[in-house]
Amino acid sequence: MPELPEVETVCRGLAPEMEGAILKDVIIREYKLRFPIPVNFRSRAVGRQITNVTRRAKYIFIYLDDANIIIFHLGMSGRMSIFQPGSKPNQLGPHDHVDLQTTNGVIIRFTDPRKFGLLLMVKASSISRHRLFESLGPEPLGDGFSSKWLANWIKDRRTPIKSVLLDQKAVAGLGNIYACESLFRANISPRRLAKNVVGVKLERLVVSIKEVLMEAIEAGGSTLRDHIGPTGDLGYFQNSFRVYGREGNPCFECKCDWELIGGVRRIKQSGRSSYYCPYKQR
DNA sequence: ATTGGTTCCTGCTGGC
DNA sequence: TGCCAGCAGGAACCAA
Repeated sequence: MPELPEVETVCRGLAPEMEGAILKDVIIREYKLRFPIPVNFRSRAVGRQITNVTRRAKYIFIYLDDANIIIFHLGMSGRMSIFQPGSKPNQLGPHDHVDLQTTNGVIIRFTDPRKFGLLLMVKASSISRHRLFESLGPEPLGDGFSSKWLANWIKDRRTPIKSVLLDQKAVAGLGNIYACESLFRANISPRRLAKNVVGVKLERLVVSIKEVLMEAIEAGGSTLRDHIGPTGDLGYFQNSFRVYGREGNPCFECKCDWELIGGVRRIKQSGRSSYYCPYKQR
């Protein structure tokens, strides 16, 4: 599930439950996630007050009152669930790896079948030097991500533009779905070499990325497979996909000749599926 | 220095 | 109906 809009939705769900709360306990049932969780994680977290919950790229940052940050990444299959005091948590599943319990009686549960997710604790002051964050690109919804920035980044790059959009150093938080959807809106083929995306096309791409992400956040993210948000709400942006997962279906926008074009096409680029309309996107 | 391929793990799906 | 290969929203790592 989780690209930027989904992680943003998760953060917005977690913030009202967590901000100001004190961690009463941390239960870790699986220490082997993408990186091993240090054995002293629990003792460092318990008793700390949470000051705020924010997002950076696809990471969830939970700030503590001792200037440390608990960081979650949901990987491909990670989920957060909130259990209110008095409500019975679901029967423990095999992939319910971590519980954060607050003194208010709220339980925040991290579940991740594929274990591609991660849980870290990092000093706030050393974030900018941490290897996971030091070369992270600008937030796509911030002023730092502009046509000027992207133009400079892709200048001379001979890789397909689609690959650039998935590169977290170029722009932080896009994933496969929103990269495909952004290129569709901007009428750019995912196969076009990055250095050849210039001028109006480049401007339109930057705008499209910002628009598609904002609309997706507005919709509460996308719900694929069985994913639900932390509050149990379903995102519904998947209903707005124009190309993602629509191989062989007609393009919604262009009047291309069905016999010749055959609708939305799927290709493999560096191991990932790209969906596009070969008539509209050049 | 870029760039593309592989890998971690489990679950679901589509084709036979 | 059942089995299993292939594929999945991420990203670090490695080799060329």
